[in-house]
Amino acid sequence: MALSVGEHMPDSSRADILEAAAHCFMERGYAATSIDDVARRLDATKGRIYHHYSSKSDLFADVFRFGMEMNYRAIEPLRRSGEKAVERWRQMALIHVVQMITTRQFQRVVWEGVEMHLRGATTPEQRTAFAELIERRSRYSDIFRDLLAEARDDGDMRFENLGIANQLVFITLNSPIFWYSPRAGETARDIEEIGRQVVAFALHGLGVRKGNP
Amino acid sequence: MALSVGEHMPDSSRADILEAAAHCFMERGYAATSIDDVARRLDATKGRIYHHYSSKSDLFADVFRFGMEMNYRAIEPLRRSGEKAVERWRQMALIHVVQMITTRQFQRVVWEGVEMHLRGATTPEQRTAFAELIERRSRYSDIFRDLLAEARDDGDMRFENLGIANQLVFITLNSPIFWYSPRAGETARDIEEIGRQVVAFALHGLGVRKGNP
DNA sequence: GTTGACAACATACCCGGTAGTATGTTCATC
DNA sequence: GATGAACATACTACCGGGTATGTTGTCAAC
Repeated sequence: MALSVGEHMPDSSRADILEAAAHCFMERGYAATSIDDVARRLDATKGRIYHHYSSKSDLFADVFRFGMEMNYRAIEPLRRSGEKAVERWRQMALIHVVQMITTRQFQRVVWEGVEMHLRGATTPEQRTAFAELIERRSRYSDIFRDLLAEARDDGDMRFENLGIANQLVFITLNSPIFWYSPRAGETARDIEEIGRQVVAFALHGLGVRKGNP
Repeated sequence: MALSVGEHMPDSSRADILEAAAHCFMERGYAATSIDDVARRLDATKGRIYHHYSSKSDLFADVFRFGMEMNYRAIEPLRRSGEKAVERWRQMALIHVVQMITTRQFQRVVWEGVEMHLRGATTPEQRTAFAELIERRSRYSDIFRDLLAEARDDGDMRFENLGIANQLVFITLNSPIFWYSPRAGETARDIEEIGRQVVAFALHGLGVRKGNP
């Protein structure tokens, strides 16, 4: 239910399928999730799913795409703020972490999708279908990476190897998809507080002096 | 082949099976790996594997166990050095990261095993078999966690929530299992250098002042 | 207000792959 | 030369992806 996205949303039936699929893929992983599992969660049958998606990997890819687009839309407003690179990075990182927490089901699918691609555990047809998604994911990652390089040139960050630093930071920011679990009565401020600590850890790791405002 | 562990090693036939299984599980994940895949990598058939292991999950559990025991043995010599907590943590963290790189196949299985347990995606019988492994894994993690707490009490580290800090640090130290890929002609010193940068990132994230010696 | 057409599913079925088993086969060791 | 370990071979049972076909509601045209 409650996909907190009005615009850019496909019809509600597909949305329900996406949500259910994301949950199942999150809980059991791609390979261990059957189409019947997803259908069962919808109180429906395979017929409904195969009416909208041509294959299991097609469904997975759509969950992947949707999760990623949510991230793009979340950080979009911040990309052209006049701030310095380090500050833009901080703001975007915080938004990103909050996204990881609030849309956890989808983000784990994104993660597994990247993993599947890196491992090459896909059929040739799937690889071409995935290629554009992976490409788009890489460009998303580049946004953060470029800011890191810029911030270092500004003298606001100090680290050695850019590639390694970017990997470490990215996994740090994504890590809530693994260890976060929702608490009863948790507010948006609580989540933002967690995000603040994650970003603070990353910033210190990147050699940024001052704490968070 | 080349399991760089002499002692504590089961007979060589089982060792080859473990190694092959670790590779397959790393490349495709547990669910997507078939027993025939493992057998194929051994130039053998299922018969060989089922002669030594009673089930697929049993094999997986043994890879899990073996990978974890390697970690225990690696850090064991450092546990009772006279150093301060922050210094012991640094040394153990470095060893741990190097372990993640050099025994990557096994460590990814350990990771997936923990994941499977957290997701609850196991049958009741498997859960009890896994329980002791997970427990042992938790105690391994506690070693690092306790050192974090001690180092903070010493005034050598500064962070807010211990649980969050530990999660962030642990995923940072484990992250090479995801992004590291071996380069041709890479030496042990190269790997240690990578480890140094990972640990440096984590230490800074934990609010430790001085750089690495 | 009936019919026809189509979307949105459900039902029933097929079939390949895979975990696990049952049964050889070989070789060493006593 | 008998016995058992260490496999290979052959087979079964079942699950799950995909398909083919039926069913229901809606909406437009006449």
